[in-house]
Amino acid sequence: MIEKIHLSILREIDRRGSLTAAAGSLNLTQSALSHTMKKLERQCNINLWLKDGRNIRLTEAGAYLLEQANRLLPQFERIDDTLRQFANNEKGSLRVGMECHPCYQWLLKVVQPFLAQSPGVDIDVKQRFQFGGMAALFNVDIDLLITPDPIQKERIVFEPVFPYELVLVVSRHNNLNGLSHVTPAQLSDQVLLTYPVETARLDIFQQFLLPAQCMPARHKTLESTDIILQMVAANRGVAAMPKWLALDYAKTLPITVIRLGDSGIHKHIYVGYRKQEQQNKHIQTFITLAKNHAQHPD
Amino acid sequence: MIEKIHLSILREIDRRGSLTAAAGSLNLTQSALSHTMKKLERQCNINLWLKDGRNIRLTEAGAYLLEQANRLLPQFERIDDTLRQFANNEKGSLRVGMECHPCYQWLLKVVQPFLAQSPGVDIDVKQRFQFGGMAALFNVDIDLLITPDPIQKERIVFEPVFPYELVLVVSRHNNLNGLSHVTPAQLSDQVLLTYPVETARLDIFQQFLLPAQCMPARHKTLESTDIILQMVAANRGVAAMPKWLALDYAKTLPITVIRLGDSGIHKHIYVGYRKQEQQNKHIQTFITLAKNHAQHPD
DNA sequence: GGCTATGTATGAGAAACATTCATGTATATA
DNA sequence: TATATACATGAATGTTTCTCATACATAGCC
Repeated sequence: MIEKIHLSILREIDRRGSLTAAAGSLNLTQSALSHTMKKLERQCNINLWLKDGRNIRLTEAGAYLLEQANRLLPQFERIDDTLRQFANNEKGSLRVGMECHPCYQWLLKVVQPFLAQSPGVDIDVKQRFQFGGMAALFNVDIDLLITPDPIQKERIVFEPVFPYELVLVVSRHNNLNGLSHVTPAQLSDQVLLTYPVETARLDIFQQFLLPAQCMPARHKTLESTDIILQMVAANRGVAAMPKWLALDYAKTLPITVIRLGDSGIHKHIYVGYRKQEQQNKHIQTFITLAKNHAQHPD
Repeated sequence: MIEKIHLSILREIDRRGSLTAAAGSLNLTQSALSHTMKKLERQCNINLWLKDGRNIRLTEAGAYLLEQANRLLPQFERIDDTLRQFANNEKGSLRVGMECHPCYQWLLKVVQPFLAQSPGVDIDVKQRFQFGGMAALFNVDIDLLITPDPIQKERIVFEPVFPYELVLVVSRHNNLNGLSHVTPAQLSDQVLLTYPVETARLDIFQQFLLPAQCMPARHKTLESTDIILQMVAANRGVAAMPKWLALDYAKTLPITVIRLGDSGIHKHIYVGYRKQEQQNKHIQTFITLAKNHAQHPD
């Protein structure tokens, strides 16, 4: 059976003009090449070349094989090259799952330096999961899960990368505006705007309203952060958002932030990945950049 | 560096679903595959798969390599196949040189059964040579030389394959018509038609006219056998041709043949090839068919 | 024509490599 | 919890490949 070495030898003979010269290029002896090719010739019952004086001249079969060598060997070289890129982490892709709506804004700020630092690595972002982010991570549909609510689970590692405070965002014209903090009861006559997910996954309910057995006057859901904050700005409701995000919007919208409760609700964004891939450099790069960004937000 | 075996192993793992199963198909042990691939991984500093439970799951690099395997391995199989065809003489080509104009008709009758017998073998016929047929044979521009005038030369073998008599072809209305043989002097008042080659290469001159110090009344050259014999039929001249060829044309043209001299000029068509290629089955097949045809002309 | 330089072929032994065996570790399954 | 299954790994083995030494053939040169 034809092996790569046979193709290499033939190509080198063609390039250098003789077995002896080819042996030099290949860091082998003339004898080695001769033996190797003779063995192939015996196996295939074929002549690849005939001695022509003291040189060799390819037979038809030999010429055919040389053609194939010139076609196939560059493909092998290409593969070696690409593999080197993989090894140097110059190539790959990272499928990032998001389970936290406002994190999207934050993600964009991490993705940018990541892409700049790893030009060969693509990032896919997924936000919809058939069975939730954890399942997606487990089933290798994603490589990274960004979530504020890590679930302790074997073979999955979560790392906190970004601490943030969940705050209430209100319009400058809202009656709560100016307070240093709010109590759950103070939301009873407010319209609460949230993303359209189960209340079980909304911290404002789980950690603030429900423990105090309070409820907002109304609960409306909206798909996008932009729209929610536009509505807040128009004093059509209040919303719970990461403080850094709200402050960002506050630069352009007439909104302010208020602490939730005495000491505030403090959370982290976590990045989760399969324990198995602890060595994965893209993942580690991502996490490093994420933590970096947390310390030097722009 | 990536070798064929790595691609084979990856493909088999993909097909069979596990290292162990793949080892079975490849007639190796699970251990062998594991070692082989681990070595590659070390060399390239890359992971091709990760253990996922008790099975393995390809990494991105592994998946990439599998893709390449599915692309390249069939090409190797194709090469093995083609090489087998070369070995079985089901593939190849034979470049035939012709130094003898009338032989062309004869060649066609040998080529036909050859092509039928060796469907994978192509025949190229060359009739013009920069430095003559022998040089072409020597320089490997052709593999076979068909000539009535072999030249003894080292490393070239000539075999007679077809005996024939050179005869004079005349019109039924020619004054020589009906003679049992002609003398050189009898051509002195005839127009001689020949192919346009040096007289040194024309047997009618070399072996018949010149030894008797005779010349025809006129000497005209024409490119093709057909035209020469048409001219002869129209009694515009006479020509020297192989008897078998002339008789063939005599079926449809008003021409007859006359022996040249008392005992006639007897020649052979020879097939020459490089001694080196004595083992070449296409050449031997060709010669066998040629001799065969000589004994059973149709 | 003989001589030398150059190139390929080949047998025997040495070196390198791949393979197996035995065993370890991890995981799924009953 | 026990058992079966799958991959990993170290040591020993077996096979292949390589080198060395040498033979053989040819080209080029005096």
